[in-house]
Order: sequence, then C-alpha cells, then structure tokens
Amino acid sequence: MVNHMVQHDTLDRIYSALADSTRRDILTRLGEGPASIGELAEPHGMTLTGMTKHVRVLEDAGLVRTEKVGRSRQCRLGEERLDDAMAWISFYQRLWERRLDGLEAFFTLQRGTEE
Amino acid sequence: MVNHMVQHDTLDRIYSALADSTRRDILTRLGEGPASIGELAEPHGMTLTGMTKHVRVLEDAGLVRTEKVGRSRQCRLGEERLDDAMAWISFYQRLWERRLDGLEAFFTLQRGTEE
DNA sequence: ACGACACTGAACCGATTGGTGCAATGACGA
DNA sequence: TCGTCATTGCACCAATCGGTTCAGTGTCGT
Repeated sequence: MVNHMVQHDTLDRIYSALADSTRRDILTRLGEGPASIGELAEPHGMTLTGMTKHVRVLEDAGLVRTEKVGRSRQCRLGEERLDDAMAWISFYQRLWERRLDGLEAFFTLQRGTEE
Repeated sequence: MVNHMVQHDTLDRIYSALADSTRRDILTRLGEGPASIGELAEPHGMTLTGMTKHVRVLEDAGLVRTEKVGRSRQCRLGEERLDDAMAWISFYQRLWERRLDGLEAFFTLQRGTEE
C-alpha cells in the first residue's frame, strides 16, 4: 500500500551509500586520515561540487563527519560502525547456510507453527 | 594493492540490491523456502510487475535464482554468499577501529609500509 | 476448447542519482 | 584592501529507480 512512512531508514541509507565505488574509495581514503573536499576530488578527476555531493551522502549515512575549517572542509570517518549492516548480512548468511543444508523443504513444511 | 579491491561492479550491484527494505524482505522470505512472484508480491500489496522488477534486481546481483515452472516462476536464494560484501564492511571496520584508537596521524605517516 | 490464472513486455510517471558549469561566499595572504 | 583560493548553491542534464496500468502470452483445469 502506502510505504511512504520512512522513505529512507538507516539500513537503506548505509547500503546505498556503499553502493558506489567512488564513495567506498572515499571511505578508504579517510581511513588513512582526514582530507579536504579538494583532496578527495583530485584522484577521481571530479569537480568539487560533485565530490561535495558524495560526501553529503556519506555524511547522511553517518559514515563521514565534516567540519568547516577556514576556507576548506575537513572530512573524517563518522560515528557509524556498520554494525547493523554487518548484522543483516550475517543474518542473510545464516539463511543461506540453511538453504545449503537442503532444509528448505523441511522449513517450508514448518511454516505456520511459529511467528 | 590491497585485497579488498574486488570487482566493484559486483559490489555495486549487491549493495544497491540490499539498499531497499522490500528487497531485504524478499530475501528473508526466500530464506524460509521458495516462492512465486505472486506469493512475494502479496504481503507488500504490490503489483506482480513491480515485484518482478525487484526479483530481477536481486537476480542480477546473484542473490536470487529463478526458474519458470508451469505458469508461475519459482524464486529461491541464489549463489551469492555476500562474502565480498561482508569482507568490505570488515575492512571498513578495521579502519574505523584505527580511527577510534586515535592512530590516524600515525597511520598517515606509515603510508606505504602496509600489507 | 474455454476461461481463469500467473506472469511478462512496453509505455509511462515522478523522484532520485551522479554528474556538470557558473556565480556567489567567505577566508587567507600580501 | 585586493586578489586568490576552497567550497557551496543553484540550475541544469541524462540515466536510473520504484512503481503503475494495460495488453499480451502461455499454462492449467474442466
């Protein structure tokens, strides 16, 4: 029906932030220490405006924290630890292992006897 | 360089497939056993066409495998184990822990001597 | 053979994405 | 104060996304 309630929950924001190699590169780079927008943009041959948008996406996901320092903006890793993202993948992997064990049919028969 | 540099296309597809709660729900459902497009669509109040598109996205990411059986399409979990997706997050978490330890500056000085 | 059923293809829609260029803004250095 | 420098806001663009409707196509049950 109407699923407009929460247009972007946390997991949505995190996974879609990670779904771009430029942004994953930014995180890798920031793992080595803080950087300005210009320093992040240069290795990708991207405009400052474009890089600012990527950083904003990462910041909205909590993966990056930024602070205006003088005329430049210092970017560093943020508070988001990806625990939830990791937990979801672990959960999926448990499902997958169950599939691997050929328990699908068994589990299917059990549906209705639980939540 | 470093071993977390997998095929970014694959990682892009996987993370963007996961960046939607409807698709995560589909995976959870398929973890309980195979289902048709209709069975997947019904709990979301979505059209069959809409659900077919979601399933296609998951299939392109390797997370779902489908097979036409009679007039319905059977969907089950696919071959993708999310090992790369998990590995990348683990890699990020190591960066984050290093940040937490306040070793950013130290690490910056050490650039070039890493594994 | 016929009708109901499950899905698919195509066209369409509004919103978002990933990028650009250009004009401002605001801080630095001489 | 003046020019330069780093970033930002705005408008714009083409492509993709998440969803719909409608018109098929092919299969099943009787």
